[in-house]
Amino acid sequence: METTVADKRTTILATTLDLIAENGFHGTPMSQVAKRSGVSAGIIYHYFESKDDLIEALYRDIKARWSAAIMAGTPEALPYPEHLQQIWLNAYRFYVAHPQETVFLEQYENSPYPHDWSNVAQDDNMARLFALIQSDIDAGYIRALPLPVLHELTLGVAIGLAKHQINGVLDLDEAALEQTADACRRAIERETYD
Amino acid sequence: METTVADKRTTILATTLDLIAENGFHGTPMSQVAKRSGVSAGIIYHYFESKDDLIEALYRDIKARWSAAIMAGTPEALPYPEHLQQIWLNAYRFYVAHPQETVFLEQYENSPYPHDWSNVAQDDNMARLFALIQSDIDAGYIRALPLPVLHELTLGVAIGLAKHQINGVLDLDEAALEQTADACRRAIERETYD
DNA sequence: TCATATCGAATGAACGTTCAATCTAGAGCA
DNA sequence: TGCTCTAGATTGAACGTTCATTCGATATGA
Repeated sequence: METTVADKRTTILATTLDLIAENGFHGTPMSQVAKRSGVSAGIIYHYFESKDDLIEALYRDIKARWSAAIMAGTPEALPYPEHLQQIWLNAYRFYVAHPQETVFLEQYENSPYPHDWSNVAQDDNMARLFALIQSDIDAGYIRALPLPVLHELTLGVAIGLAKHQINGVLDLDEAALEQTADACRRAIERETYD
Repeated sequence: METTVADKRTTILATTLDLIAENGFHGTPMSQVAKRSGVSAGIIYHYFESKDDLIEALYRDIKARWSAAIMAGTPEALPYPEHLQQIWLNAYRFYVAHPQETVFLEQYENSPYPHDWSNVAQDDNMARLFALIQSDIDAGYIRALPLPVLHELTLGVAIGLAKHQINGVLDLDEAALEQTADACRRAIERETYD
């Protein structure tokens, strides 16, 4: 990488993502991150306190890009069923278009690393998402289920499917995709006769 | 552990599960497995070829107990909506009742370990599950979606919820549970007007 | 007596991290 | 412009530790 000074940190982060997505946290020695980034091992410690710090920084970085992606296109401007569909498809497409990020996120969130959920709560895009969901609950469109339940029935499904797609055991075309997004809507929607 | 000869292998597996659920694969040195099992480090290599082999054996063991648990109670004997509900609740309860196994499974399946899906296909209980689902599709009860999609919309949701419950950020009572199981059914069910 | 089980110290490789030395670019100045 | 000075950037060899695995010695039981 012939990148110049300012983005050396960025280069290191990108390389780390590459390597971890392929070999996992512990299959990714700092020495390899250095070599593949075209820098010395020592300099990494100029930008990051430790390997854990590097990984955590990468997690925050990806999570921020993810939340921006799922709330892209101002879904708030769309009416009820469509804005949820929009967000769901945004999420699914982010995962499929960013397999390395997806693999990394899943590995991180299922590892015994300490998670700091306070960051998530402070993310602006997450706040927009929560507000939108709350308004759909208040309007009686979707069921008043706990947030984690709503999440698993919708975005949780999206990442699960994306993982299958990344592993090559599944290939949804546009129609099947929208049908599945629809299935998620149906799972959380209030029935009119109820 | 004062267990006698025959189940020394079993003791090692159980200890490994304990430690990995708490500290992860790489926070669990063989020396610690040995000490906590009350055996020498060397003997582990009498029962397992390597650390990877030990972990894979543990995975297969847990997966077999899992598939037996979800197909417990002969769900085939129940009519359509109930047998799915039965299986879903079986899965959810297995996860919640076995947090260590759940954490291990998720860690393993999201790690870069090579997965051998051929084992899953040869599992009798899995075969029963697949047959049951196929018959529900043929009967027109549920949509003819690809298996991974059906999985994510149902059992995938169950494990996601169980993880939240294990982390203490969610506590579903019996009513909420059945409501959620119902939401999963609704997601994959064919609509009558269709 | 022999095969199997068990021990635990020893081995050697891999890894995260440190640090003294070197380089670089820009500011200050004449 | 040309020179010096300095702070930050960068290097990579070295350090100390941890860990998976080995193996010769010993115990056990049939």
